[in-house]
Amino acid sequence: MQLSNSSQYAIRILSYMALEQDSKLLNATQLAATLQIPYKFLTKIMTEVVKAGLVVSIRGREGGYRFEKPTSQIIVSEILKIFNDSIEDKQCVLGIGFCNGVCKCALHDQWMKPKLLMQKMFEESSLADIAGKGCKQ
Amino acid sequence: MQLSNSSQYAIRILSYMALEQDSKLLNATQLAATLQIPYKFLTKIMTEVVKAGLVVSIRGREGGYRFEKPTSQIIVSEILKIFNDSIEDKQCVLGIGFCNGVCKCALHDQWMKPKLLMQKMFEESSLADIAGKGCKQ
DNA sequence: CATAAATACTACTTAAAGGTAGAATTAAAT
DNA sequence: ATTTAATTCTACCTTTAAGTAGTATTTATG
Repeated sequence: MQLSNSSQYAIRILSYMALEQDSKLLNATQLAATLQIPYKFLTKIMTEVVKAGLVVSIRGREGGYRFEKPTSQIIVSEILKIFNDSIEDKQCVLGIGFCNGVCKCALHDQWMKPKLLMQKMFEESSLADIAGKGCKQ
Repeated sequence: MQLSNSSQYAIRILSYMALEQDSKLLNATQLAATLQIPYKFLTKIMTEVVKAGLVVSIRGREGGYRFEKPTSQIIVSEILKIFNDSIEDKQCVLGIGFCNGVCKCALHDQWMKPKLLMQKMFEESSLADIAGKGCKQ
């Protein structure tokens, strides 16, 4: 499954933003302090999120980040894709054991069942779905 | 979940050994060739597996590796522990969101269910269980 | 004993992820 | 216009996993 730190941080940041935001801008300094993420690393992550079009950034004084489309339309798996944490791969636990293109490794079925559940979770959860479910940061 | 290459290789090696072995020794050269694992890396991994007591090694000419206890008594999770791929952690997808010691992160329940299935799989599968289920290498 | 074939040990190299630093750019406010 | 507070860009540093190299040690066999 292999979620990178960047992906995890991005999910935290965006789900927090989805919870807080009333179309007001949230800036990197506040986000970093609130979420306990190193400021410089957060800005690096957010720059990629902006490039991917999930949020827009307003530069300059009084700037920050904001969603432009409803958070119900932002799916968690889109966030993972930004950081190449691809979820769709069919690879199995041992990464081997292909017979005629079909994995037959020893643990295949038992491994793939929970893995597919995780994939489903990421592909069917929007930011709106998950915002507010956790602790207030 | 984070299975390291070493863990994956170790599972492959040991499940292959469980399948092949009639109390005969299997040596690193053969194993590396058969399983397509770099020889030097395989010996490094096997040295740790030996230290952990899962197999015994016979040094010198005609040496090799061999199980001493039945493969039904070697559990997959023991292999993972050798390489610090701990499976028991209660950590959730976002690695945060503890309220009174209980994780309440946004994706907690949906994440933990498949994760627990994977943990169960590793803790309840022995080498005997999985040997022979995959393709012949 | 000498040799050959095996594992074990120590140290190094490489590649990728995680994270940091500093300067450049932007734009509101005064 | 200047200042200030924000994002963005480029480049670097650090840590860890993955893999390699070479030598030492062990032991059956002739």
